[in-house]
Amino acid sequence: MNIDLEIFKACADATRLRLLLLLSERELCVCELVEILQMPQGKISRHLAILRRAGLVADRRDGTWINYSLQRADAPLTRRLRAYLKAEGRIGETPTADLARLRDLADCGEICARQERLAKQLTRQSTAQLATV
Amino acid sequence: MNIDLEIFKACADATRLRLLLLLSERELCVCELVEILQMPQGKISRHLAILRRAGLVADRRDGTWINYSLQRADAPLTRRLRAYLKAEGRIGETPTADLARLRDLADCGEICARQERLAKQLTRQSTAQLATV
DNA sequence: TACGTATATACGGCAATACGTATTTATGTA
DNA sequence: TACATAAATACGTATTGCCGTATATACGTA
Repeated sequence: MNIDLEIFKACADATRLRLLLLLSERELCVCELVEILQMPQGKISRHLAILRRAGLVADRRDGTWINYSLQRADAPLTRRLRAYLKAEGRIGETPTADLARLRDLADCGEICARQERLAKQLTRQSTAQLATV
Repeated sequence: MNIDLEIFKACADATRLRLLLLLSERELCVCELVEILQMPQGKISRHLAILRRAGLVADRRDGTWINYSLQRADAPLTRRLRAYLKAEGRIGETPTADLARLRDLADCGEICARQERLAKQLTRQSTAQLATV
């Protein structure tokens, strides 16, 4: 199948467009996307796999977490898609609400898994530092 | 449904991408597209209807013929799509073959309905002119 | 009005896809 | 090792979408 066709197919779904927009903001792990979109984890993972196979997103493991981000330096159409996401992708009701949720998540350490993780890492680091002192 | 989602869905099909590419070259009537893509007329019309509902193409009636062309001055995503078609859309085996067929059609008056029609129009005009002389 | 040509659309079958649910896999920690 | 968390995947079902075929519609012409 044509590579561009696969990209268009990957974009032809409401959930996947929402995922792409969120990832155009910054790298996010699966559980954060689950939290923002309020959807079952399996569903999110399935859609992320489709985006990954189309070359639109990349995954990076960090312990038990897997972080997803927009794939860089790829097909011309992928670059055009990124430009669209940045420029007009956030226009509309759903994108606005999703981005608001993303910001709420960042502001609320108790709900945000990423914050918890960062906090843990920092605790570990300071513990280690204390031990070396 | 989101307008952008409808556009992506419209592009998520091999036949419709081929139609869009051909129409990015110039205005074409249904029977010319049928001739180039070698597909049943009903199938072509169905796909054109989907593209039209998504706001990607416009139709213009000219007698019994209906000419399709890329829709102008529309949603931002539509403009980006047009830029893509012009820039990278014609890369690849299928697009190249389709454009070649389009050119063959233009060169061969006996096969090309458009040529026949234009010929008829010219004949009528000259007949009318002769009558007025 | 009758007929021919060009195009659009309705209908049923079939394949692709999305979904909910449950399970499996991978990693970190006690 | 046992357990907990995060993520991926398998399975059956429901929905969507494409297709071939046939038919309907619109227009031009005799």
